[in-house]
Amino acid sequence: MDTRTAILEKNFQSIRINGFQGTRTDKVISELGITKGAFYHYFPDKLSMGYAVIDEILYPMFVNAWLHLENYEENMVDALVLSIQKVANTTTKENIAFGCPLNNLIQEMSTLDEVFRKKMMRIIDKEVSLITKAIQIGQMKHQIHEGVNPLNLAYFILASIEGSFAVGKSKIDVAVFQASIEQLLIFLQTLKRC
Amino acid sequence: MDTRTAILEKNFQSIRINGFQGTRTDKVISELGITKGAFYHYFPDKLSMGYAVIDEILYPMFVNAWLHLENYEENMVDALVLSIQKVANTTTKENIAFGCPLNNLIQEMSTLDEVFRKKMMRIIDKEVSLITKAIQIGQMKHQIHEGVNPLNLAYFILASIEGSFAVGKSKIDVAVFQASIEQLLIFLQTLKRC
DNA sequence: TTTGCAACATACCAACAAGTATGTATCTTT
DNA sequence: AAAGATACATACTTGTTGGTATGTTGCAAA
Repeated sequence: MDTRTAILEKNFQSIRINGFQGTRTDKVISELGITKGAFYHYFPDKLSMGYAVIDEILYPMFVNAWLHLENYEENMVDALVLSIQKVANTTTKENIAFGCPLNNLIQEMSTLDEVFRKKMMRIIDKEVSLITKAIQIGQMKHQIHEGVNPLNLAYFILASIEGSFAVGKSKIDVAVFQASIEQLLIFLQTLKRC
Repeated sequence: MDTRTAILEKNFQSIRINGFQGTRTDKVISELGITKGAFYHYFPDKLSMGYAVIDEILYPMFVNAWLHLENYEENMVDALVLSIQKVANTTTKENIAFGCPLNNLIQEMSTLDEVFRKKMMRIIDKEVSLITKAIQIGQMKHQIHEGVNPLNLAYFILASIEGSFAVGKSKIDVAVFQASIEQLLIFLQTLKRC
């Protein structure tokens, strides 16, 4: 792995644990066995490193989770359920304590730095867009009740997932996380038309 | 207002904006027109101030929102809906950018300080307990479908609310927050038995 | 082969920021 | 009214932390 990527990845790990403000660039660097020179060669300052973490790590991580919705052939509710289950399954008792890295950063940085907020909003917007389209297609195919508002439901799906991470994190208990996700899946099933 | 309460309230405001780590006790104190002596007279250190904010401000704030469920006579689904709407209505476009103060602190501090996490978990546990009991009573009164798991549904309700704050915060848009909450209320209606 | 630039390392600085040591005025108790 | 306790103010310390200035090595192009 090249140095720049190593710096990004290690800082991402630190951000998950300590937050962005709590992340000490010196400490992260020394853990990598390199020095300040390397860091400031690749990033003008700490903020820019944070921006790069969002654009280059978080964005693909979160958007990829919903990308396959675009070319799903069968029932769209099942497609959504599969995507959510995939997210849920990658969450183990080892990492539930860290919570959702996107939610963490949103809570911490949205009010402090507008660039941060916009970059994170861009991720949410892209996810919402993909989910909304999937719901609309499901409605066109008469798989999902016409009564549901695709956009609002998309927001709710994301909100429920983020929130499930939050309660799971507070209790350090994957079972709680999974139970909450399970309720979301039950709700989605009620939206099926046939 | 006595000095101790003033210190707590002002720090709570700062924590909402800057987080706990980002809160500068010096700055908060000078904004109050007092000095370090006052702060360290009432609190041994910064951490203890944070603990007091949770116990004395957040705990009552969040638990009170669900307390009236205990002596509600009519349909329990309606009682839950009312409680959620009350929370939603106190959230305006002025404060949506701050998000949910409990969620903020959970995300930031859970991995960093175990006392912090346990105190916040205590709030979640109390809320879950109140909501779970309400759902059980609703089931006993044949108002809510027997199929639903009271505990899991309680977690999901809290998760959805926390998550709705998160997406609303990322977009600084109460309409998004309310739309997400609305979906939760729609879901709750489907749980009614008659 | 020499010039130049990328990719780091080293040493240092200045601005915090939490916490402490100490002083003092007021209020309460005996 | 004397004595202690309460409720602060003032000044200082000390470790931290993001950032800078400068040096060095190695490779690649001309």
